[in-house]
Amino acid sequence: MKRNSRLSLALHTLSHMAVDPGKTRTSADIADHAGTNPVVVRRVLGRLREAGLLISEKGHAGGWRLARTPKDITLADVYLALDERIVASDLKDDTPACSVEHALQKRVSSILVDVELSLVQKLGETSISDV
Amino acid sequence: MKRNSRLSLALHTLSHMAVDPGKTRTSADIADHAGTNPVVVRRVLGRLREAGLLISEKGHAGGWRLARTPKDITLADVYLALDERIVASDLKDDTPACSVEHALQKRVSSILVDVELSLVQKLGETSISDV
DNA sequence: ATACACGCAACAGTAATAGTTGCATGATCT
DNA sequence: AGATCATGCAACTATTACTGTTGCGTGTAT
Repeated sequence: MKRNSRLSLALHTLSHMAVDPGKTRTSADIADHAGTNPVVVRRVLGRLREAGLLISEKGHAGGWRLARTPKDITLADVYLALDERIVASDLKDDTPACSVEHALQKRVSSILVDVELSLVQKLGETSISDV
Repeated sequence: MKRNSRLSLALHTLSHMAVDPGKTRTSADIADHAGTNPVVVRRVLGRLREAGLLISEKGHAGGWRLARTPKDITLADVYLALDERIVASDLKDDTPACSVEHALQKRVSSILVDVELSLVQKLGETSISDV
């Protein structure tokens, strides 16, 4: 699997769940289908559970299923749940020793924040049922 | 130094050059000032040179200086020169085995491309002389 | 009681980047 | 010409983040 592919894995899983909601899937099944490891699946889906998008159940007939109807889960929900800021500011918490530098960094940061917001807004316009 | 801080280093250096263009600086000086290594500086600034933003000269009075007036170097120029796609699509070249997944991935990719374009456009509105 | 599935912690493998060293090349100054 | 200074480049190490893996504990249904 590629690097930082949590979003891929999440979308992959959710898109299938959206087709047949209510069905419960095990980490092992999902991992097989996604070509990865059950533990990795739990790590990623665990974040989605914390965000209230998924429900996981232990025990015999346990596994994963959607916590809401597919129509009410947007791409923004997924993106934010994974806490990946694709538009990541490396320079956010710099201590800008020089004032000249400070000004530019602040300008860039502000642009990045804007772009991030617009990204989330656009992602919010699509739900995982839009297939 | 932090990870993937090429943009930081580039902005740092350029912002100082913008204040006093024409002045030639050595990698060693720049590295001292930025708290890093001369070779790292050459690696990063080398990209800016390839993009036509900087000029480097060997020899006794050699070093680095701007290739154009600061007003004509935008943040977008720097960003593109470094070939960093902050809005990086991990899933761009996926082979989506499943059609359901394919649809979602395409949707996300298209949004990311849009956002990337808008980022570059916004960066293009500020030059390194805007301090 | 047993089987099954998640939760969690610890560790190994991998990839990208920063940092470092050494040497070659080219330009300037004496 | 020779010494000096600065970049160019290649190879190596160190660090960091992430994925992949193993083992064990916990909870639930049969």
